[in-house]
Amino acid sequence: MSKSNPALVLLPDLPSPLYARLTELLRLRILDGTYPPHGRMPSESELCSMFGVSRITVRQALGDLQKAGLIFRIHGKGTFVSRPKAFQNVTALEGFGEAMSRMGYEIINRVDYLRTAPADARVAERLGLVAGDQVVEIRRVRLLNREPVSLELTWLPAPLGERLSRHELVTRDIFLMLENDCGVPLGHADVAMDAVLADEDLMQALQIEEGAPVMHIERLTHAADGRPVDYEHLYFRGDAFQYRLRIDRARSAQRGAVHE
Amino acid sequence: MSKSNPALVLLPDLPSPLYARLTELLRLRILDGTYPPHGRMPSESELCSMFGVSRITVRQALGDLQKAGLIFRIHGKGTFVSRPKAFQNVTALEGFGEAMSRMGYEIINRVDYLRTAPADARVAERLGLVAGDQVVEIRRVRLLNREPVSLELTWLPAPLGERLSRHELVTRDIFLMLENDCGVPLGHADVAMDAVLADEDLMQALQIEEGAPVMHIERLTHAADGRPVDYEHLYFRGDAFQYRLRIDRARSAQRGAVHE
DNA sequence: TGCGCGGACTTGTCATAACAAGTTATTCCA
DNA sequence: TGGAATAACTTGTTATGACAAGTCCGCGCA
Repeated sequence: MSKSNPALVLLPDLPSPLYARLTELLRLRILDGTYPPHGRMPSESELCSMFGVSRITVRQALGDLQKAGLIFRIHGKGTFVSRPKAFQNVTALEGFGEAMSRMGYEIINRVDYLRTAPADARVAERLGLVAGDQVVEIRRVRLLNREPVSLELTWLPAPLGERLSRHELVTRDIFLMLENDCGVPLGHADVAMDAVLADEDLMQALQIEEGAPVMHIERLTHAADGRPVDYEHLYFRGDAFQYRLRIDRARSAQRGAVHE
Repeated sequence: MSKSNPALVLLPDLPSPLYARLTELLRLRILDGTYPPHGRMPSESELCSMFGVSRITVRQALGDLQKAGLIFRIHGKGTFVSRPKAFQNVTALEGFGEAMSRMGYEIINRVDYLRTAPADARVAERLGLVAGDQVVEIRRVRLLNREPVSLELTWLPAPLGERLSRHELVTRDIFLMLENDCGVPLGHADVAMDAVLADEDLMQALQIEEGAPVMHIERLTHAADGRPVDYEHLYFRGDAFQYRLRIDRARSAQRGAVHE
């Protein structure tokens, strides 16, 4: 060993365990494209000599990256970078950004518009308003690694929606803004999902082929007191996204909510 | 210490890796109450000498149990059995038939096959088996008003699956059969969904155009004791189905099995 | 030409060893 | 008696070494 290797520094400022620093370094290289999706990572023994650490350390770092879903390993072949198949856990009602940042991905939102307009019949009905009442409409495209992942259309009652700033919308989840900035604790959401084909608009927004499969999610989020506060239509690229949840079998009460 | 230990056998019939056998043995002891909830497990070095294995093996087994949520570790203190989770139930885990019959629809299942075969790697992994273990494979097409709605591929461990009768599968949910006929209370399910395009097989099974959008759901259902019992791939016609849920925002989600 | 068998890779498993770091209880000194 | 040092635990990190098992490619034999 005794490499005198330049890369050996491994973010020396951190006092944290060696494998954690290696994990971070590799995560960065994956996210910045040094190790591209579906590409092969250096083998374990290569990483050992690259960074002057033992194989057990390399394996712990790789194990963490695997748990996080960034890489997968094939016995006898090698270690490979996963295609960024973002997944969102629905069980804990959370926003897209919340879910992604937990994985170490950085999300940017392109805000196409943020405007106040009269509600149409469907939106009014969902939000418990009268058609024609003012609502705030938001259209955002969410980018993961500079690639569009989802198109999100959001409607909020005007008094609430007008407290959201366009600037904040670029980086933050509406969920977090509602809870932290507006003081609206969230309660539950009703969610419906189906698969649709991309139309002209989706095709352009998500940069996919016309006719590509898209997962459509309609979500009506309620405040803790039961008032509907956030009505959304989300369109996720089918090839880049998975929705994950954990469902507990209802033993007792409250089994509604499925298939109304 | 050394050997000559009776417990050293560690389920010797299994050829599987040592740490996996140790994991299973410890899991059983936790479930049967040998190590009660909140109780302290033997220390790592005690486990080493108990079973005559190295600490690296013990740690790998404990790590797996920790990932599964059965234990938690406190640096400097020891390893403890998690309290059995307090479900704060989110959505009803129910079968397709259950859901539909509540809506007043009648469901018929066409059973394409029901057979016993060796598990491939993925199925084995999900069900906690070894590749090559016998599993029961079921392929059904569910018909609503004589129109195909979904294609369902199901795998169950052979001892369990062989207790399902082909005749019953035509009208009843596997969920109900497991609970009522096999005495296997169900716990939770992990679910992942995405949108895909129909391939040749799906096209024929669901009588749709090639390239039509299909919602793909992968569901791994666990018994109440946590053992995986039912692994499924469900393909729903995008134009005929919606999956609906109600999600509650988790306030005090269980991060690491708590220790108030 | 085709097929099988090695050899050279890869990741997976396991042992031994050592030290770091957190927790707890005891001991010893002021 | 009060409090700090300490010993004796615990889990966490890391190195070295070895062999097993899966994959792939090419060589040689039929």
